[in-house]
Amino acid sequence: MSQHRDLRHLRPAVPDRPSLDGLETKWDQGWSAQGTYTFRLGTPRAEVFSIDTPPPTVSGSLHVGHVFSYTHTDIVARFQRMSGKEVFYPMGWDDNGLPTERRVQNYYGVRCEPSLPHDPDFVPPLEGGQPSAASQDSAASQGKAAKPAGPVPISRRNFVELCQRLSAEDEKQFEALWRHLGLSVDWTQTYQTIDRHARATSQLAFLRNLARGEAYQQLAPTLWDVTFRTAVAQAELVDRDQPGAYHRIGFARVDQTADAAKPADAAKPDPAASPDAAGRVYIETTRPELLPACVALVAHPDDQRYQELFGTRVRVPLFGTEVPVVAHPLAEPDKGSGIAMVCTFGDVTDVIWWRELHLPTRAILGWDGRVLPEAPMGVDSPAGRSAYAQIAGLTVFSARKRVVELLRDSGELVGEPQPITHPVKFFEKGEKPLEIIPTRQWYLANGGTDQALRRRLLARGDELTWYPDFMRVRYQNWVEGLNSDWLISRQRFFGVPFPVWYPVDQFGHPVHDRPIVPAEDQLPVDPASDTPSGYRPDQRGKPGGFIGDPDVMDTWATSSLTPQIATHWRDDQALHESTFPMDLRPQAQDIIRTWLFSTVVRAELEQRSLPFYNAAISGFILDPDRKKMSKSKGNVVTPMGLLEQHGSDAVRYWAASARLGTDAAFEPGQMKVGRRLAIKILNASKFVLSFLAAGAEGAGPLALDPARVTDPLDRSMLATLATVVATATEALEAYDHTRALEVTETFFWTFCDDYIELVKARAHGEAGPEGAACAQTALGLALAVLLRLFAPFQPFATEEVWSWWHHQGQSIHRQPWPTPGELVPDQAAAGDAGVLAVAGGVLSALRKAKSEAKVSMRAELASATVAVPAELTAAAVAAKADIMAAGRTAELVLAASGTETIDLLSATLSPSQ
RNA sequence: GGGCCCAUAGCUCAGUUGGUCAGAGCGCCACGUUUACACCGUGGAUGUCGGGGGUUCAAGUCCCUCUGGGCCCACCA
Repeated sequence: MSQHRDLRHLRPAVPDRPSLDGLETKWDQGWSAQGTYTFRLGTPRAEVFSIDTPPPTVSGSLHVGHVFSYTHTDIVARFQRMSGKEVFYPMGWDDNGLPTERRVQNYYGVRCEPSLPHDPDFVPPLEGGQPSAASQDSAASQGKAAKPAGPVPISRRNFVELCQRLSAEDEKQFEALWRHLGLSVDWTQTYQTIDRHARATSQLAFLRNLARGEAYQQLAPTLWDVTFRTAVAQAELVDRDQPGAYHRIGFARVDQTADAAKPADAAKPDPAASPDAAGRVYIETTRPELLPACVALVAHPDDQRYQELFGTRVRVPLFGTEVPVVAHPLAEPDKGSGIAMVCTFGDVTDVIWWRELHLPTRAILGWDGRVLPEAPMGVDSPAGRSAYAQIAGLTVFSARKRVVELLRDSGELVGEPQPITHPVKFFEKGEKPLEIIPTRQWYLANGGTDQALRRRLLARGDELTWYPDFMRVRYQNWVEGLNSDWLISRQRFFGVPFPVWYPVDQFGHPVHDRPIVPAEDQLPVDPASDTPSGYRPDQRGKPGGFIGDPDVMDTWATSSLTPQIATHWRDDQALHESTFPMDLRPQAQDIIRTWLFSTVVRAELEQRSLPFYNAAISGFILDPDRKKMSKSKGNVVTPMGLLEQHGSDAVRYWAASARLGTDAAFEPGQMKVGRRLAIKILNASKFVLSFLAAGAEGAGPLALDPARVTDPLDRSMLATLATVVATATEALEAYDHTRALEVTETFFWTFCDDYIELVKARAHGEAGPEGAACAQTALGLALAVLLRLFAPFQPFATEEVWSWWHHQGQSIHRQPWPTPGELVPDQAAAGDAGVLAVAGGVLSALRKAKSEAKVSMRAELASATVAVPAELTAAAVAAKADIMAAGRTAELVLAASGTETIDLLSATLSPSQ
């Protein structure tokens, strides 16, 4: 060590032409090497700030919206770190679930066929979606996959291997982007939602839920996506407007008594009335193909038209089923004919009627969305069975067409179908309307059925601090609107399996109500390949043996545990206790109902606490048409391309200019401004450091003494900056990064345009050594503070400058956050904050004189008279020498005026001009 | 049907509890070879603060209403 006492030769020189180029790579490597952002294990909870980073879905590509919102979080992280907190800032990758499966199918040209055996030498037919895919852009390659021979069926294990292989590739690219953007993530704290630790955590939480009765199985009507052949949860529903048609169909009354029937039968059908004189009822339906699944007709109990019919039976056209006419308040008298057909199941209302009116089940759709081969109970007549045979095996679409033809032939269709557009429920990732199919599924209590739990969850929503606060309402609305528990099982492949087996009875059937669970220390398990204790592998599927639960968990069932996963609730008690509940959950507004809510549910059930104290909700990015920028549309700009084009600090500046919860326009103009700011920081710093190199050799940025600053203008500048520090700090503490940036930036431009110009001559020594030392110290103090104020926003430019200055190699991002006291140690002797403003105003007046005379700013003025508000003249006089030097004015008269503005009264150019 | 957010200069946006609040930046115009910076600097112009009511001594700022955007929720046969 001692042989390097003179470190000057190691000191990075201030470059002649500072540049932003290459700073991202340089400092990413520097920070990695120094472990600048590595979390120090063992820090007490009170000194930690922990962040529940959203794990991005690696199967998609990152877009500008991600860059936007992750920057917001990084600003918080950097501010907290500099404020003395040890920041726990992990990064997860959401590689679990359907999006990855779908991407793998397209990328490699395969599909999962669970019945196939594993092929250890399998080579996928495609790579990147096409054998010759030129584009690296995953979004572009999606959607036009594997035309040639169709996807190749492969085993579940092969499929999962491909999922993991592709995810790993994506994760590398994502990490590269985040590093380039300058996220101060601790890259030693990463996880994947499909990795061993996340699976074990998911399974452990589930087993605890099961033991406490919060998780349960139920055979029930389930919202079902026929394309993906899986159940979906309420939170994953979206309504989409679809074309459809009302079909008016007549139901004849079943003869009950001979005397009542006779005259009625004589009456002619009258489709205009319902019921008509013969007691025929006309319903309108958009789903005629569900006629064989009809179990009742329902009308409002107060509907006078149907009073006579309640309790009677009618016959379903074509299929001959006899169904009752029943009353229920959900039926709407003014909708259609006021009477509806109840099917098992056409929509969610059918489920309510079915449940509350104790109607029978007549399911006709299978998991693939096709009409089941066997007619349901009740379709017993030869004619009915014959009609059914004509639609068995058809898709819903084809069956509808066929039924309409049959109805038309039989004369039971009244008029022609009336086309309409109506909202239909879809799985948010699906392409076909959802069906409702009775299946056995796992549910988790979420307050949908348990009112006491719902109240607790609402209380947690109140307890949580929201930025901005109005986002709380979205949570409340969602929780208040829940009408069922959370369906967490999915009939998919790439996910966390349920850690459950079932005994197989003597007839070969699984006994679902006696699940076999593993011990907690065995997790994670895969019941499809692992054998429960007490059984032998060869007993799988055999009578008297066991069988694994075939399903995997909903991806939200894992990502709802990100706080528990990231803080290692399961396997590192010390880390968990020093980071949980976490301080911050940053996320997008559209997943409050899913991710945020489900995370609150899991922590409430497991820890009886909030999972995090603060939620910061970022808005969307809007494209120039004011529409949400989505992958399908706005993705012509890739995030990495943006960062390379403008520079990361510039893009961060744009992101930082938008407040939390507010949608922001994609605006390259703002990025150019941000780039200009970063360059300005480099250049202004170069100027300031040119004095300190000579005058304060060896002194670091924090070694300057404000007590040495005596000049009124200098003191005024420092006092003004002190208020900026106070304001920026307060704003950042309140998650208002926009305001912090704004006040800092505004001051910085004044600092550059006015202060630096005013003191330039003096700093060069033109007013003597004392004045020079004073100005130089003030410049240095201001720069040391400004750099730190900018550091969370512009981590690269500020770090670069810091390295020129502070040659011990300490990162600016571990420096203490600036305080007003560094600039104004003694409040009583604080400078007059007005001097800088007035001096700047007078200087502007002199510049205006030159601008109007169309001469260079360097031109000399022989004399000038400037009117200054009387109460400010003293302040102006205090800076008069600096003003004259900066304005190159030989004779300056400061005239006290009664006005409130600073005005140029007269100016005379020097004769030599 | 219910709820939330938004509407301020050509563009993107600030305007905290009603009283220098009519602002900033970009863009635009003019000028300037200025040793921190031409990825620059200096100066300048720009608005019935969506419409209409109301409260008040005073309203972008509070209340009502209308219009136009965006988003979320809902049991739309």
